[in-house]
Amino acid sequence: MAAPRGIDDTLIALADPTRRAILQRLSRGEARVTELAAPFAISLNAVSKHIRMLERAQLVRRRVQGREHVLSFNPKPFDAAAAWMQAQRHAWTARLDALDALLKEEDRTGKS
Amino acid sequence: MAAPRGIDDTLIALADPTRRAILQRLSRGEARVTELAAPFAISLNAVSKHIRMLERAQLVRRRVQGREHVLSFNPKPFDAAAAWMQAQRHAWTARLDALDALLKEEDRTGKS
DNA sequence: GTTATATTCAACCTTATGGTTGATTATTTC
DNA sequence: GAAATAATCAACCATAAGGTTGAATATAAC
Repeated sequence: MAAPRGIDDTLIALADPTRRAILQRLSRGEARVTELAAPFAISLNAVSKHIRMLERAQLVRRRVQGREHVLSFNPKPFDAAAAWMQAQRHAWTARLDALDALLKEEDRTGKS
Repeated sequence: MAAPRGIDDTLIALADPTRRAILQRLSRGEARVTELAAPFAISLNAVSKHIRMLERAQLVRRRVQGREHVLSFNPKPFDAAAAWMQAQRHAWTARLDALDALLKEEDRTGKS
């Protein structure tokens, strides 16, 4: 139930459409920085910074090959965040349902 | 598969331990601002700001009752974000597994 | 060896976060 | 009505995000 270590970085990394698109691309296989930047209207430098944030969250790994940097997707932190959210969703929904039932019961039995 | 509208705000709101703790508290039932602020070492004003961000993400609803503001948890955006992550997790993991299999197959058949 | 390519570094700008303190507003309570 | 309480507003500060342009670095290609 405790939030996974590093979930702040993971969620911040995912909270940006450019970075989500980069991950989407990387889920189809490795890519170099220039390839990743191609679809976007922003500068290469901006993409480079996004990649650095994804690396900080360990969602992306870098392999330097000569002058090229090859990026790949690491799903571990993503899975951990997804699992935490799923668990939380169940726990919180259960509590809200219980509260709901309690209120309805009090209403039925005429308690104030 | 498309990311739900407002997911940026949802994930940003969730990417802070104080705000996660506030939601945790609210999952146990409504509370006023002062009550929510009590467990934290930060100022009431800081908590007020966190609540505003949770409201912006529509994770929290406010009901003004005289001088008291009663906050409640709205699970909808949370559920939407959790569902998106779950779907993405499956899609991306499937792709990575397929890539893996492909690489192994190429290796087995001796292709370069 | 000179030129082109891939990428980062450095500096800068604007806006947002997360926090503070002090003042203001609105409501209770006495 | 005066005093206490609940909460926001306003101004400020430091740091980070997201973007830019221009310079530096390292490798590849000719």
